Amino acid sequence: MSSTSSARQKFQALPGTRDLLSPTSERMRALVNTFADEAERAGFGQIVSPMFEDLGVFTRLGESTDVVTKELYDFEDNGGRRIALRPEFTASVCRAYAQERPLTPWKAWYAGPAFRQEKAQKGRYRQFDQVGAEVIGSHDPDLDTELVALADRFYRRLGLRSVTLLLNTLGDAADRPRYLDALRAHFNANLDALTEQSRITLEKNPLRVLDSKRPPDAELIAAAPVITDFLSVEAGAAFERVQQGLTALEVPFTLAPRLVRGLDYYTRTTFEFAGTGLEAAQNAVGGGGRYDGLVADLGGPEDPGVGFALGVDRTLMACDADGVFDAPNPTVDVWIVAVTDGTEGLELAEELRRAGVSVDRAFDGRSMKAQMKAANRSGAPLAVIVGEDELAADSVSLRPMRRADGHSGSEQTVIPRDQMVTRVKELLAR
RNA sequence: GUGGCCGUAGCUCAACUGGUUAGAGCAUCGGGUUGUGAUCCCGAAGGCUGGGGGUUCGAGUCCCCUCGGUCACCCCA
Repeated sequence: MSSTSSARQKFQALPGTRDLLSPTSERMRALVNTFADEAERAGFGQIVSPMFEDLGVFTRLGESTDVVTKELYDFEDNGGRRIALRPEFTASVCRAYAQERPLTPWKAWYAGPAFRQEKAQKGRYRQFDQVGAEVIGSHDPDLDTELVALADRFYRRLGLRSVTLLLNTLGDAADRPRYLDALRAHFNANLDALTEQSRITLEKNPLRVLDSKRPPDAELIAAAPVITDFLSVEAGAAFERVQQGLTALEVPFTLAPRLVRGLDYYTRTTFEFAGTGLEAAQNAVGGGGRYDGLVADLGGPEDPGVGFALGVDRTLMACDADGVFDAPNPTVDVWIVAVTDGTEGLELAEELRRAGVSVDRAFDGRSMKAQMKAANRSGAPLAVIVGEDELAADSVSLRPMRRADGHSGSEQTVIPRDQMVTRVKELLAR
């Protein structure tokens, strides 16, 4: 498509990005507001961090994670800095912690877009939104429990039912090598039963082989050794504590001893929320866990962290599957019908808005009939009408609008114009 | 990134095996006399059939390229 052609180029949103228009955008905002409310009720404060960081902040996330090795949006800025758009929030939160050194335990929540260069499909966008919460500076496993409980409360408040919590632990850094050895031994002993993909993965990160959904691998994975047999006393006790806590709080969970997560930084508790009403490809609606070494990897102190992130779009998809958390339909309280050719519509609308009433109206000098239609369609419960008669008498007509089921409201009345605001407010209060 | 499927008015879809001015519903706009919505009636507008090229007397229908979407793999939120 040449820019010199006579027809102007028609642009569209890039693959994996989209526009969210009114009811959908408000639905998303409502979801974020709900999350913010739950998080702040639990003592979390919001962090707003940059959408791009030094590339190094993200490459610390792991050499065998696709998120950093092939999906990062990275570029060089004018000063030659290597920059990347955030593919997730945890690394930025840790970097911020190392930089700002807030009091511990530091509890932060966030909401916003993240970026990943993948081939897009439904529930999988290049720019996608997450909400999440992190706690840095404490080893207490009760924080793991609290975090999971926060997500659980959030889901409940949305009305979501078809989400299951999968729980696992990845042990401590010291436990990992022994488990990895056992995994390697197990898979290497049955190498020809593995798919080629998995053999490659095995070289890079044996843990990740557990993630394979390829049918031929299933049998071998099911027979693979389990991390819980390799836990240190401390890690084992912590995991035990988390399970007891969740049970006490009546947060249902399913132990998933072969659950591994996409990022390499996880230690100890890891969990994932699976939307049972969703296609397998996008059923991971959220996940998180401990990352006790990440802050130090980013040049900070040896402080531990826990957190989770939830995919906003996938959560909404799960809501749809449950027929829950509908999009709000925002309406205005008053619709102004002005058929004078003057500025009454403009002025009345402003007067009401300054008085705190939500108002809209028609433009382009449309007929009264057309304006009444628009008023009706808007869903506004009240129409303020001004025509030649009202104008001459310095008055306005107030017409209660009724929905489909007939006239159940009061009659239309004519009132002095200077009483409009008070009378409108009275009518709306009923 | 690899592969399969799909792409017709704003939206949801039609158009027999390629054949005359590509249709409908909903939505939009106007009208049904003199200033009043929802129902009803009438009418209008709206598409170079995603874009480009090719085959053919003739293409929305076939072929190629391209751009989107979608599904699977991969991966993940």
